[in-house]
Amino acid sequence: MPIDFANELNPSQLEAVMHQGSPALVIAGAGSGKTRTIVYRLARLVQDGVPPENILLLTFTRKAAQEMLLRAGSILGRNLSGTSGGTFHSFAYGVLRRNGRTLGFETGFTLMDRADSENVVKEVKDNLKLGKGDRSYPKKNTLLDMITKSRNKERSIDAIVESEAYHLSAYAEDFQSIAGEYTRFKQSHALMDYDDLLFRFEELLRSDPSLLEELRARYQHIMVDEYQDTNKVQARLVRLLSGESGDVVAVGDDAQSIYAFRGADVANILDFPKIFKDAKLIRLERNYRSTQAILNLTNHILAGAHTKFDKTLVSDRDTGRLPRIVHPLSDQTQAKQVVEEVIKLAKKYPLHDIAVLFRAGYQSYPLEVALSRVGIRYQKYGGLRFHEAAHIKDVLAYLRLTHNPADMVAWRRVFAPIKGIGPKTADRIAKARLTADGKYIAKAMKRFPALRELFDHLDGLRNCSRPGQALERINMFYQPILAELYPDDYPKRQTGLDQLSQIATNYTSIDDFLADLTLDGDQEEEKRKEHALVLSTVHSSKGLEWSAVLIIDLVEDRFPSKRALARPEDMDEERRLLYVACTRAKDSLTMFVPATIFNRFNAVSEPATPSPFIAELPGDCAEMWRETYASGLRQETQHAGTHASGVNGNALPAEPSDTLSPGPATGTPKLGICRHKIFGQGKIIAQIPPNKYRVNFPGFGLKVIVADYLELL
DNA sequence: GTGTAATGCCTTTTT
DNA sequence: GGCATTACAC
Repeated sequence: MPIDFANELNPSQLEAVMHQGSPALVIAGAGSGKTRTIVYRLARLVQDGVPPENILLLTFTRKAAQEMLLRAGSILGRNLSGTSGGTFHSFAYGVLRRNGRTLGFETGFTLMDRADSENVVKEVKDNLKLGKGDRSYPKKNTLLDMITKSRNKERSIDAIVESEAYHLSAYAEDFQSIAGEYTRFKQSHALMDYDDLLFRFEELLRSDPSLLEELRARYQHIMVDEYQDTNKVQARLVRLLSGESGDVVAVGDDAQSIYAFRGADVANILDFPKIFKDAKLIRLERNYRSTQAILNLTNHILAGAHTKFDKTLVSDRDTGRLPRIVHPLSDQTQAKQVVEEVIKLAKKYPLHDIAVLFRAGYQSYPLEVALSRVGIRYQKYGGLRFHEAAHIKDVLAYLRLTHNPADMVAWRRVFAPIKGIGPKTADRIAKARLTADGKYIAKAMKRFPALRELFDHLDGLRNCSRPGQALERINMFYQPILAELYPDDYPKRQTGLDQLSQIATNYTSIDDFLADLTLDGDQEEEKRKEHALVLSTVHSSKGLEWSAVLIIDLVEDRFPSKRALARPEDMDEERRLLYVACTRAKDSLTMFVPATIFNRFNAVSEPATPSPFIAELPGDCAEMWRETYASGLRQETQHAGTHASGVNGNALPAEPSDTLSPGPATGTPKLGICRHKIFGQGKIIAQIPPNKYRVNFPGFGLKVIVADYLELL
């Protein structure tokens, strides 16, 4: 039975769904039925006779792709499994694996996750003898950050250091050489990191025209979701695959761009019509998700942006209840109040339809304790992942070695539990293994009997072709090691390993299994728990929606995160992040602004300033509640922020030239460098009316300083 | 070279 | 609560 598209969709959605044969850009506001549009277009293509295998659907997470294909399939009443769908990274991985030889990986390659990459960077740094004895030398995390930022943004390391970490400029040269060595290490050990997947994929397409032709012939219809969060390579990849006038539909929302930190470039959306010939522009502006009361607030948040968005969402729904801004006395009592609020909400909505959102993973810890205490089940998105746990990585190391004997990262791991073998000896043995230096190996096995067992074990594994079977054997071998390594909680870790074995049985290829774990984090997450409250970072909440949303820790330094504010533009990204958070809510939105924050650095509760995004909101768009010392909540009768007077929803200073120009503000030239008597030279991040500046001082961090004390340079 | 204990430092977001 | 470094004993 044919689908009645005109009846199921609004005119703009219909236009997007019916579009075919040339490039199109769909600007889809939050909650405007973006997913629905993609799903229906998939269904429409297939209904019109397009074979599913000619469609490529690129999304931000693999879960999103799977869900869309599933929905399209159920509308059509047929299976769309032939469709290629996934993230840029997973798609690239698949092609690279089939064509690795072209790039010089004769026997394939191993994909590294973040932790692996960091370890390699650290090793490279040590080998170069950099930073010896320097306590304040940048950590491996920072080192890798600089390297991947430089790659993703396609700017030199020097440029990155200068614009967003200039307090590290003394190390810029080191970064350069570490980056060079890192690249060589990866190549010589058949390793790839996330960035390599994209860049080497591009390299492959450019160096192998016949492969490119083949892919183009196959993927005649391409759809890209979350286009605002693509970076430069990704945009080039789309263009390579589709051609300038191919059938490519990009969907995105410039107001929801929240991945600039990893090189996402809003310019991709803005330039789409320039790059793709005769691109059609379609706008989806009607919001089907949130109540008007919620949208009023989110529109205010967006209005304060320095980069202007010509976007005012209008709801298709009732006015609804006003959002609430709650001021607990501390972040400890905040947890208690969130729990109480959740209990109230749970009478109206199922638990999995309620979410608590926060800027960074660690911010939910106090809440997690409080939830456990009262016995509310929860599931957490973002933050630490299943496969990042040490014991999981240990077990996977054995598996990796069966396919890539050059994988030094894995060798280190499997040697570590053997007493007497430290990093040096480990390296030596691994090298001897590679160069077939039998003498050294024999000597080593004599000295460390456990080594023979290990090698026998690894040899045994190479006969297993199925990952499930291999993991069974590994678990047996690893069992005693686990108990010794983690005496406190090894039973709990054991269940994690059992889960891993379970997941592994779904795979027939070890390579695929390993890659999927690093590319997609949690398979475990698939079985999304029914009846469990959702805790999520805002980033991980992208694309999702809940009836009730609670946002915590809306105070200066946490949201906006002080770590994120290296450049003036970053403030706007934090703002968009809050916009994304608020627009997740369908019916109920509650925001928490604790008066004090516990600082684990000195174990003291410190006073906190409300987030500027909250302080600037006009009083009529939210109810204000305050925790009293009697530990109850009291609603404030007067209008919201007294400090918001005169701000009118726009905290940023009137900068005449910028307010007029649409599109991204060009570098905000008026916010420059300044000097302070005590803190020295610093970079001005924002102006705070009437007479203050927010300044980033290297070594001292962000400060809000009265203009009189600053010397502008 | 390795293992252990003590110290000082910082804790964003994700493929 | 983790990470990197240092000091010290084997």
